[in-house]
Amino acid sequence: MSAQTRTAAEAAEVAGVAVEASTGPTGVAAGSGLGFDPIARAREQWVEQGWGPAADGMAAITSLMRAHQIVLARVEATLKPLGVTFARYEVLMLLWFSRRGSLPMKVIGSRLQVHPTSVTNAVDRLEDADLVTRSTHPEDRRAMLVALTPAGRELAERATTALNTEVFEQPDLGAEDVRSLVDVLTRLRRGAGDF
Amino acid sequence: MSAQTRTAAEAAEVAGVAVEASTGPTGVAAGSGLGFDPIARAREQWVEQGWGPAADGMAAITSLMRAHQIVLARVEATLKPLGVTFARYEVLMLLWFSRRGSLPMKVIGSRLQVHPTSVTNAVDRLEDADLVTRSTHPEDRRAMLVALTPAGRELAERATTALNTEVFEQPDLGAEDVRSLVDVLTRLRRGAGDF
DNA sequence: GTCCATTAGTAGGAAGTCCTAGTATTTTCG
DNA sequence: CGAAAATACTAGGACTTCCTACTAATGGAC
Repeated sequence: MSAQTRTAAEAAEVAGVAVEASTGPTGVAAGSGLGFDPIARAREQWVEQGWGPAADGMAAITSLMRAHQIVLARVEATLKPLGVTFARYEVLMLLWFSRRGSLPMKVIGSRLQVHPTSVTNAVDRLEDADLVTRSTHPEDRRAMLVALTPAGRELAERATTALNTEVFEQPDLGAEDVRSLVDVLTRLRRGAGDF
Repeated sequence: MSAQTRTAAEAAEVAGVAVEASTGPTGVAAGSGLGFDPIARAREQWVEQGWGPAADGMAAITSLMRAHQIVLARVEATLKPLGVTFARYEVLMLLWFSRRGSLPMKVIGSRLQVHPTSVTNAVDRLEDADLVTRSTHPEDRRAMLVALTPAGRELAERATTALNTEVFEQPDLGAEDVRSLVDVLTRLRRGAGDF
C-alpha cells in the first residue's frame, strides 16, 4: 500500500494521458480515483484490434499481476518493521510447522516452488540474522539441514500475528469473493500441475 | 512453465516430507502429482493453530502469490525467444497504444504503477536494444519522451501475437472461471484504490 | 523579479527471482 | 568393486523491484 498509493497529481497525469491516447468513451470519470479501470480499457483495445479471443485471458492475467503487486506491497509493509521479507517469512513458517523444526534445503525449495539458489539466498540472510542455523544432514552429507533458532521461532510467531491481524483478516473483499478467488486459483494451479 | 515443472523425483521428495511433517490424513495421494494441495494444507494448519479468522485470507493471498508465479513463468517463457521480458513488453504496448507513439517516463510509471526507477531501468534496456528512443519533451525540459522505433513497433506486434496464441487464449481455466477471476480481482483492485 | 518548493528523471544499493556452471557426495550399474 | 550418473548445494551473473539521494527544470509566493 505504501508505495502504491497514488497521489492526486499522479492520478491527474494518468487521466490526462488517457484522454489524449484513448478512443472510447473513457472520459466519464465517475466514482473515485481515475474513474476508469486501465485493465478494462486494455481489454477494449484488445477487442478493437481484433484480438477478441485473447481479450479475456489478457485481462485475467493482467489483473492477476496487478493484484499480486498490491497484495505483496501490503504484506511487505506489514513485515518490514519486523525485519523480514515475505520470502524469508515463508521459510520460517515452513520450519515452524515441521515436526523436527528443521528441513533440508531441497525440501524447502520444493515446498515453496522456488529455485534452489533462491533458497540458498534466503537461508543465507536468515542465518546472518541468527534466525536459523545450517548443519549437514547426518545421513546425507550433501544435504544441509536448516533449523529454527529460538529467535527465529519467536519472530515467526510475531510475524504471523502481524500478518493475520493486519492483512489476512482484512482482505478488502467479501467472504464470498475470498472463497471464490481461492476456488478459481486452485483450479488454475491444478491445471498447471501445481499439485 | 519451464522452471516450474516438477520432476517425479522432486514430487517424491515433497511427498516424503509431507508424510514426515504433517498431522492430517495427507498420504492419500490420489489423482495427479502430489495428490494434496499445499495451500489447503496450510489453511488447515492455520485453523488448528487457532488462527481461523485469518485462514481464508491467508489461503487467498498465498494462492494469489503462487498463481502469479505460475502465470508469470509462462509469459516469460513465451517472450524469451523474442528477447524481451514482460516488464519491457508492457512498456512497448503502452507506447504502441498511444496516439503519438510516445509518452513521458512519468506517464509510463503511472500507468504501470511501478517506481520511476523501474521505468528508467526498462527504458534503458529498450533503448540499448534500439526498440525505443529517448528525447526531451519540447514543452518541459525536465521530462523525457519515450518513442517506439520501427523495430520496437514490430517487436510489440510479434510479442503480442505470441502471447495471445500461446498464453492468453490458453488460460487453463473455463471461460466462466476467467470472467469470475477478473471480476473478483477488479473488486480487490478497486478496494485498494487502484482506480 | 528573485527565491523556494515541487516535479521529472537518474544513480547507486539492497533484495528477490531465475539461469548456468561448478563441487561434493551418494547411488546405480556393469 | 569401481566408474558413471544423479543429486544437493553454492557461486556468479542477469534482471526486476523498491528505496534513498541527487540534479535539472518548472512554477508559485512574496
